[in-house]
Amino acid sequence: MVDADAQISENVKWETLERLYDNPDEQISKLLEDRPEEGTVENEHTVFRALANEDRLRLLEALRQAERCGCELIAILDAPQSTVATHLRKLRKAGLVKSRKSGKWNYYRIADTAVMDILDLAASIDQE
Amino acid sequence: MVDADAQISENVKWETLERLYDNPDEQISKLLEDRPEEGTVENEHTVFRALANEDRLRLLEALRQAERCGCELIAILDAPQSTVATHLRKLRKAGLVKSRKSGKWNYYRIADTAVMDILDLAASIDQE
DNA sequence: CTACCATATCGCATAGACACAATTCAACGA
DNA sequence: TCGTTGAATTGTGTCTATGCGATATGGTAG
Repeated sequence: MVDADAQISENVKWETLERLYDNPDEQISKLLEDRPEEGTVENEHTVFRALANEDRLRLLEALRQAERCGCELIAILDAPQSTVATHLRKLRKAGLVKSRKSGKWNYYRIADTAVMDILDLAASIDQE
Repeated sequence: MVDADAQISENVKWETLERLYDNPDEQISKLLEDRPEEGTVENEHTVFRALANEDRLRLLEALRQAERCGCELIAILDAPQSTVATHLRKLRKAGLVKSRKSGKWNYYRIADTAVMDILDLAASIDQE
């Protein structure tokens, strides 16, 4: 409980929670304990940052139909090569896309069906 | 085909695709046709932008356990009220969270089980 | 080995996201 | 009705992401 006290900064309006709960300290330390493991949020954060860009979403939509080489992806986005390459790197580092080199071409594909599931679920959410 | 030509800017290295395909025009217009519907990518984009922030991910992790009022969420993030409110607005506009007013308190909850599914899938992706 | 080509990386200018203080708004209680 | 309180909004300085030209890299063909 002393620990919980120490962790609570001036941001928290203590009186508010005191009014809300019978036993504020206990409740607060419970709130703080239930936090997800360190790695989880970080992992999700990387994935969602990679997904939070229209060009990259278009790349993934193109890749869900078939494996494609870099030059096709340039045509699909109609963007300069360096731009497309940067997007692909970000997707690869986030684990959303895998690549395979064959001769001087690089072929890209979606890394896992989980990626398509995420896209479908996101598309299904009603905004506002 | 004339249309396809018109849509292809100088970014695309035509010779590359010519070497890749027997019938480049047809292939390219096929690539451009297969694009997803307008709204889809935009919708996904809004959702992922809302998810691409550690604080907001922590809020969602907190809400998956229970509906919570604003002041509890301030305690969980340990951030100023205005910061938390801004995050919650973004989550609400993206359709990830719903809110309910009861007296002078506002209670927040996850809008749909799809949101939890998205979080789980994202956490399951192996990075790099 | 040389010329060429598909990609990857770097560097910088710009656009966008973020944190947070200050203010406004809305609902309750005295 | 007035003061108080939880929450929403606004304004601004700061930090991060993005686009893309320029350049580097690694493979291929001749």
